[in-house]
Amino acid sequence: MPELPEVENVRQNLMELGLVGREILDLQFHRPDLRTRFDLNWPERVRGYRIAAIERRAKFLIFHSEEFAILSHLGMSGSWRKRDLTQNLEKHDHVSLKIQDGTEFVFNDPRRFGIFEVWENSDLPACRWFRHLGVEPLNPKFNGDYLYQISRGSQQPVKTFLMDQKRVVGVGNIYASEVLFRALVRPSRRAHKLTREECVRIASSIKTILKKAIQNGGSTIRTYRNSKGEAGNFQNRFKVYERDGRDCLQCGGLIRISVQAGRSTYWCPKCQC
DNA sequence: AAACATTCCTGCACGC
DNA sequence: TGCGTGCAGGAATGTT
Repeated sequence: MPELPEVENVRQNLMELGLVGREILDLQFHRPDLRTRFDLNWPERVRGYRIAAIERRAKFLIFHSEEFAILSHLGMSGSWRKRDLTQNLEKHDHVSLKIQDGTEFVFNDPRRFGIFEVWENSDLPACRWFRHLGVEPLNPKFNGDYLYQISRGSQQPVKTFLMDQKRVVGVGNIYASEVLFRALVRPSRRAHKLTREECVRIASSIKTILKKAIQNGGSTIRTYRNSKGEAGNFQNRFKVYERDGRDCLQCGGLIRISVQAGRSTYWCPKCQC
């Protein structure tokens, strides 16, 4: 998916495209479910309310209203776009959110790993998706000392550890490899054996890389598009991701690929100790 | 045609 | 033995 930088870009797009401040005229489903079932009472619940703000929490988008929140997760292949009603629906368009200005926002998701749900504001803090989430990586609270503390006692390889949303949110498979290369830490290192200095490098690399990726419109590996239909640019700045067999841009050695917890990891054996 | 940007759940191994 | 914990693997699915 869409990791944190891509979701953050979509959030900004949706604001620019005028979703905030508009009254919801209707909500329509074009199939019964995504990862979870749609509740057919939702359309009636949301009609007539105004979207007051759009927030990103981890890789979730939250459309806030006075009484409830609409949660959307892009999964591996989800996207939002604005559609004017003269255009036809497309394949894999699953949800339509009609708004005041006579257009609608459409959620499209070929692989259907995405989520679309409506939650009462009061239920939100305890909701299953948020209950176990770790700290936001761009929050000042997340730093090297914090990472050092939470990594004590975890035998997980550091790459798997960073991708665990219970520890720190938003870092997925692409950025985990890029972060560890920048921090000069080997992805297979056990979390509890990281030194404080390494944790400082990792935490600061997470912040730097996520911010740069946000600025560059996120990364498009194959399918990601923002809500204006544009691809990201950060894939052009990758140092290791999908660069296995090619020269390390730093030392000239060979970038390697391995598999951790079923996911591809890219790294430089010479630079990363 | 194997791999895939995500997350949740299951089941195994281990320790008390 | 039984429980809790931590971790790896599999599943959900369509596309290339």
